[in-house]
Order: sequence, then structure tokens, then C-alpha cells
Amino acid sequence: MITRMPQKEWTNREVSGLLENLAAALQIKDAAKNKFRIIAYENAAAAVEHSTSELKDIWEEGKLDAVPGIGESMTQHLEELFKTGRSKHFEEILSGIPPATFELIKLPGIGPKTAHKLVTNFKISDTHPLEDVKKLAREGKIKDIEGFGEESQKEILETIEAYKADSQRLLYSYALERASEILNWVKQQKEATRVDTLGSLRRGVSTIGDIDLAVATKSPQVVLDHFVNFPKKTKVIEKGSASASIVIPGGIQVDLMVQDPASYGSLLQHFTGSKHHNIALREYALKKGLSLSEYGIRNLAPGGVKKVGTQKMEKFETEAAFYKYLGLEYIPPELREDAGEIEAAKEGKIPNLIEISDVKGDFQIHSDFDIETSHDLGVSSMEEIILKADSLGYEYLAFTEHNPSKGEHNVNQIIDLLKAKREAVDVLNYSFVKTKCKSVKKVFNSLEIDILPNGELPVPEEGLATLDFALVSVHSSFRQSRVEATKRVLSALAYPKVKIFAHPTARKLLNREGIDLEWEKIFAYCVKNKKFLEINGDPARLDLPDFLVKEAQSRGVQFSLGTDSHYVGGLDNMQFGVLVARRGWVTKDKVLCTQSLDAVEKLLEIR
DNA sequence: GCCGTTTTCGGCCCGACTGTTTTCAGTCG
Repeated sequence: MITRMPQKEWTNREVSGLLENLAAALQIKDAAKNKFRIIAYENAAAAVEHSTSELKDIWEEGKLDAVPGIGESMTQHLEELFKTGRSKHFEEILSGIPPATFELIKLPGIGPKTAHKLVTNFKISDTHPLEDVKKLAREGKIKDIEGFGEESQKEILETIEAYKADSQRLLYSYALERASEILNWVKQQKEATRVDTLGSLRRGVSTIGDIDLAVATKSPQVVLDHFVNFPKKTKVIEKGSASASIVIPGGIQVDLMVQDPASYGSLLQHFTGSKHHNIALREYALKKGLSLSEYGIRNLAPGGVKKVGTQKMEKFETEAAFYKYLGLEYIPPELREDAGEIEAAKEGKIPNLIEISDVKGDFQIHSDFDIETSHDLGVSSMEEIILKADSLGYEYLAFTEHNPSKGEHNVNQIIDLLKAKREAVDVLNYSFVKTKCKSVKKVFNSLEIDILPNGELPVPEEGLATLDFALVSVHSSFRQSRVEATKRVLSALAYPKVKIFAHPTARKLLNREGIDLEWEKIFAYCVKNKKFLEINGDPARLDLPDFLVKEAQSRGVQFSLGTDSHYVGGLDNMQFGVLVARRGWVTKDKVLCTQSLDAVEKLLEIR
């Protein structure tokens, strides 16, 4: 049977999905025989998923086998795939396994073996496999197959029913709020001596799947009992002697791990991950004859023979001590992605990452000054915002309302509006700032200007002249080709007054992908022409995304931080932008808003 | 199938939890 496959573009996501399916297929066919081949395919899938460049571009440059995890054989097959749209070898591995199997694997709790057993025992359709399995579970037919039972049948039904509603990830800020709520509940139990977040939350990932928490305690059972009694829980998934899982409203899963305070550092390290960081770390340790786990570090017998239980376990109260024992510098959670951090730690070259206390100003704020924009105006007054910035200890800030709408104003009206705003900001600087502020010394008059589809700006030169500097950003025509969009952005950045490219991908997390640009060109242009890329701290944006920040900083790009606040409380979102910068290996000297007022004015060529 | 601070051959991370079992397989993080 030949079915017409949808035309694939072979994005990294699609390629890594294919490689994962190949690993699953090998597992189904003969897990024992293929044991290490499976690992190889899984590693390759992870490498592709985490690659900052598109694999297809890497292939075009002929550097496919330079990607760690992709060797001679896979290079050959991927090449065939990119050239012809298919690979004979891959198809052979997948042959005989109905596509429905790979759909079922996406369900939590269902792996390759279970999925395949279901698909082959019943005639599960490729068109709506989930509905088919749901029906079978409802009719009580699944429990009769060998290896299944009443419990697993019920579990499968519940999983499928919850799947669609819960497949959404959470914004980091939202997950952090929920986590704090639960940690406050856990702390009420006095036996919990220390609590922390774990997993992607602790690493500061922009979107979160589920919430992982840690507790140090001498009485694990007492703490776990208390945890599963969290008032808002909707379900207890499991409860053992070392961990428990509950579900809270919204279908959010919360896992809690407990550990004796003497080994708490090991636990934090283990469950903070990432998985790939841990795998790389354990491989590194093993070469030194050390075996790592959430309990500590075990010295293996000479010769590397593992005799579990016969060797003394070295325990660690702190993560710093754990890494030190391995001969490594401490690695901040934000860097633990197996992206070169272990090598850096070996050489003592972990960067001194930017911290929230380094920030001296916010360079994207929308006040309620009515500039007659077609976008959204802020709701707080300039005075309120300045006082808020002062309470944060900032030295400066910039008002960056959207430009006046072009459709409803003629050129002269736009110039008049901008002159009025210039005047308002000048008055604030001469009086309000001097008399009411402790730390704020200057308010910049700026503007967030739309980049029109053709790369022009909807503000005339005389309007631009009223500004200290301008931000530019994309708010329309998101579907241009990469080449076209790049040209569009570069021509906007060429205006001398334009200093900052704001929320560069224009993505909206969990909602909109954002634009695709030729990033190498953008980065090179910014370095050469002293333009700054914004790291937007709005929790739904977090844009530039962390992986592009890392790429940009490695090429010498400098950054600006802005919260994109539309009300005073929004200024507190700076922490999220800083987290993204940290995940991108950014040090404070690479960030505009950590510099002194003098330095900022020089960098922005204001004086 | 990949890879190199013991190795181009011989290795390849570690443990908890659940359900269906009576010593283990599958899944997860």
C-alpha cells in the first residue's frame, strides 16, 4: 500500500521526531538485540532537537557528521532523506509497524511496547487511533490482553481523556506561581527543612510541562503524606517512599521528591537535570570510576566493575560540593543542557552570568501617555512608572509607547504628537525625577516603532529627531519568507536613531511561532553597526529565545532588556528576561541596561 | 550506530514506581 505522505520540510522537529520513531521501531522489533542502536538513535534525535541551526542547513554546508550523535551511517541516510524526501534504510526500520503505534507513544505512560501491543491486538486505525483505543477501554476489552489488567485499562482511558486538554505546556511565570503556592503548603509541615523547585522550572525553561519539587527532611513519609493532602489537588497519581505525584486544577502534574538533608545536594543535582546534562555528566564520571545517582557518588571497584552495594556512597549536602567532587566548577542550573557546560566547568570557564541585581534600567515600557497608537496603550501614568522603577533601584528607564497610527494621522499630526511626548518627558526629567527619586537619574524618550512589511518606518525623520533612540519590532506580515523578512528587518535597523531590535522573533509562547530570519546576517549586522537585540521579559514572549541568545552572544552581539510593561506591575517581569539571558550564557558586560548612565548614553549615541 | 584523558575495538547512565507478576517488564525523569 502506498499512501501519499504530506510534503515534509524536514525541520529539526520533524527530523528528531523521525529519529525517535526509528528508536521506538527498533525497540519493538528486538529491544535486546538493538539495545545500543536504540540509544544511538535517541541520542541523534536529542542532538537534532537541541541544534540551534536547522539540520538541513548544516547538511547543505556539508557538516552533518560534525553534529555530535550523528555519524557516518546516519549522515548517509539523512542525506538521502533531504535529497529525495525519503530514506530506504529508515523505511526498512519502520516497515511492518503501523503509523498508529507512533501516535499512541505520544501518550504519557505508553511506550513503544505497549503501543504496539495495542495496535496489533486490535485493528487500531491510523486515522483516529486515540478514539479507537478509548472505545476499546470503555468496552473493557483491553484488560483481557496478556500484560494488561483492570488497572492499566483504567489508566489508559484516563490518560486519553486528559490528553487533549492537558497537552498544553505552561508559561514559566505561571508554573512558578503554582509551584510557590504548593511549596508554601509543604513548608507548613515542620519536618520539611528545605524546599526547592526542580527540573525545567529550576533551569528557567520558558515553558514548563509539569512541576517538580524537592524537600529535604528526616521524615519522608510525614512530608509525603502532607503533600498529597494539598487542598487543591484533584488526584493523587502515586505515592512511594521517596516521591509522590499529584494533579492540580488544569491537569497540571506536580511531582515531589524527598531526601535526607545529608544527601539533599545529590537529589537537587539529579532531578534538576536536564536529562541530557545528567547523562553526559554520568558518562564523564564513569570514566573516572565514579557512579552517580540521586543518593550520591559511589567509587567503583578498581577496573570499573560495578558491584552495587559493596562500595561506600559519598553523600553531598550541596550541589556545589557534588560538582567539586567530580573536579568540576559549579554549573548554574540554567546552563545544564549538555551544550558545552561540562567542558567549560572542567576548564574552570563557566561564565559569570548576569543577575537581576545587575540591572539598572528597563528599556521597554508603555505608559498611558495617549500617543494615539493603533496598538495597545499602557494603563499606568509616567509618574507611577518612574516611582516603581525607583523602588527597583534603577538609574534610568525608557518610555517606549507604540508609534502613532499611520492610517489615522497625517505626517504633521504624527510630528506634533511626538513633540508633545518629548516635552512631557523633558518636564519629568527637570522636576519630578529630581525631586521624587532616590536612584532614577534619567528618563529616556523612546518609541517602539512598527517595521512595515517593506522595511520602512511609519515615523517621518522629523518625528525620529524628537527621540533619544528608537526600538523597532515586527507586528504584522508574520508569514514572509526568511529572505524577505531579513531584508525587511535590516532596512529598519539601518535608521541611525534605531538602536534596539525588540522581541526579534515576534513569537507568542503557546500561541504563535514567530518569524524566521537569517539570524547569522542579523547578528553580524548588529555587531558591526552597534545595534542591540532585546531580550523581552514578557512571560508570553521571552524573545529573543534562549537558544538564539546563546548563538548571538557567541558571535559578539550585545543585548538590551525590557519588560514590555503595559502597567506598573509589569516591571517586575525583568526576572524572566534575566533568566533567558542566563540560559544564553550572557554576562552582564554584554547587556546595555547593566551599564552606568554615562556608558548607556555613549552606547546609544545620545550625546 | 556512535565514539575516544584507559580504547579505532569494546564499551555505551541510574534508579523509582506501577501493574501484573511470583521475579519482572515497561515507562519515566
